[in-house]
Amino acid sequence: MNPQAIKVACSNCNLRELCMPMGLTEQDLNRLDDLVAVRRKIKRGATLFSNGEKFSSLYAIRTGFFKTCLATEDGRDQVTGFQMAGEIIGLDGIVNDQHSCDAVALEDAEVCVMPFDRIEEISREVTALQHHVHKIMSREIVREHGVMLLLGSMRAEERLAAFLLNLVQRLHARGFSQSELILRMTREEIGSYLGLKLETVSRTFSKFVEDGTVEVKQRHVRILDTDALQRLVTNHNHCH
Amino acid sequence: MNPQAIKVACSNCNLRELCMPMGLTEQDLNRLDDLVAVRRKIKRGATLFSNGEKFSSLYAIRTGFFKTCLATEDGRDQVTGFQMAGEIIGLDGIVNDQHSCDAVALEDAEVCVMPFDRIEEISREVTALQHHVHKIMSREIVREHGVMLLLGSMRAEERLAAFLLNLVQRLHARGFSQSELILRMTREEIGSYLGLKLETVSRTFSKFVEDGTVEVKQRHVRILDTDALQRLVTNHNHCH
DNA sequence: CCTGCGTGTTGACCCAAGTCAAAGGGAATA
DNA sequence: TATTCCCTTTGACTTGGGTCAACACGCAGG
Repeated sequence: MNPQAIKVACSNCNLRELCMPMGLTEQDLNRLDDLVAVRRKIKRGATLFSNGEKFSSLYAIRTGFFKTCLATEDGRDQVTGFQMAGEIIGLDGIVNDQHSCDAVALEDAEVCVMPFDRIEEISREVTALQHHVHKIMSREIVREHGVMLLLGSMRAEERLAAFLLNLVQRLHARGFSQSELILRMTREEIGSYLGLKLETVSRTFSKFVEDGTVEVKQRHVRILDTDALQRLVTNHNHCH
Repeated sequence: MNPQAIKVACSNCNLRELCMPMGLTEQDLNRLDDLVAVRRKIKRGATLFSNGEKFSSLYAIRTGFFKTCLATEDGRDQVTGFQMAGEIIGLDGIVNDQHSCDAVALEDAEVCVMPFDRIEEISREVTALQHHVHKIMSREIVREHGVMLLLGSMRAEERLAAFLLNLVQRLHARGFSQSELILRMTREEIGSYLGLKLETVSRTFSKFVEDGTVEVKQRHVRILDTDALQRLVTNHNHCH
């Protein structure tokens, strides 16, 4: 089936409250339905866009899970984020009209393709959308501030605790469990995101298990003591 | 003198090409002059805005030098960036209608106050401004990706080299020397930004001096071998 | 069923950077 | 000119996490 043929409507999408501004008039809602040109399916392991590619659209994730990463010439890469349903990716491409990182699907995924010129056009008319776009970009900036804090000043345990709490919190906001989650990424990808080596990630998981803070079976994680994790993250004054 | 009384005009500001979109019509330019409500002077050490404060405006730096930092409850803080003339700060405040970090002047400074609702209003009419705002936010996102790479995967020497190169490059774009600069921040602030302790920053500077890569006299730094620094940053494959 | 490969775990060892402590240097104030 | 405060440098020691290496697990394909 030709993807162009899929008729798409934000107005009755169950993720609308995550992607879109709230409290719109009927008329504005209809206007917004023009935002999404088409949907696109991405197989696990495939890239949605990659570094250097021409930028034309933002993508709203409908289903699936992505990582974005920065590849350096010397073969290593830094994972800059993990994105799930209802989140927007591609914002990095706006400045230079080309993407500056790779977005890779960590499981089969589907995204709504929103041509950026159309976003700009409609935001000129629908104030709520304009403000929403600004908020989404600002949110990304603030999120990255948090990652900088993590990378700049936390120790391995604190980083992993913050990571797990952030993941469950976002999953919970999507109706999943507050305490159970399935990691879609490898230890190496977690490590890259947290500025740690995969062995350290593995060891830290083991430590949490010993402490009775979490249960880990492969990529299945169950959080037994959320407060303990929270304490690790907030009380990071090394108790001296 | 009441700051409200200063009449401000972007149209003949020498920093216009840094803050503002290019290639505007006469008419659009006039429209843009309504952007800046007022200018504000900030003494060295004073804060332009701080965490939790209500967000209302973005600020374009006219003169001076700022740091933005995230303070944690336990008394430490992570410097998230250093900003100089022509750069825009305050973007973090848009999401939650309140600032999420502190902006502190590292030398006496003056900023143009741009009420955000006015920015949104004018961008609805002046497409170039709309796009410009998007670019500025996207640029900040990309910059932070770079910092994440630095914090997540570089060693002390590489971090400091990247930091110095970034600073001179930005200063050079403002007409200053490519090889000489005066640091406006302490070793501790550099360390906080780079995820290092001040002693490590100091030692790394000393190492660069030994290697003949830079000259350091207090906060005055002269880069003797830009390529050596560049090689540190790009060839960070630990040669194994 | 076996085999192989990607992924994950664990151990032993090492090193870059953190910690603690002391002393030196500049700039501002009295 | 002396005093003070802050910033910076340097040394000695410690340590968290990286590195290297071996092995275990589980799924996919033959």
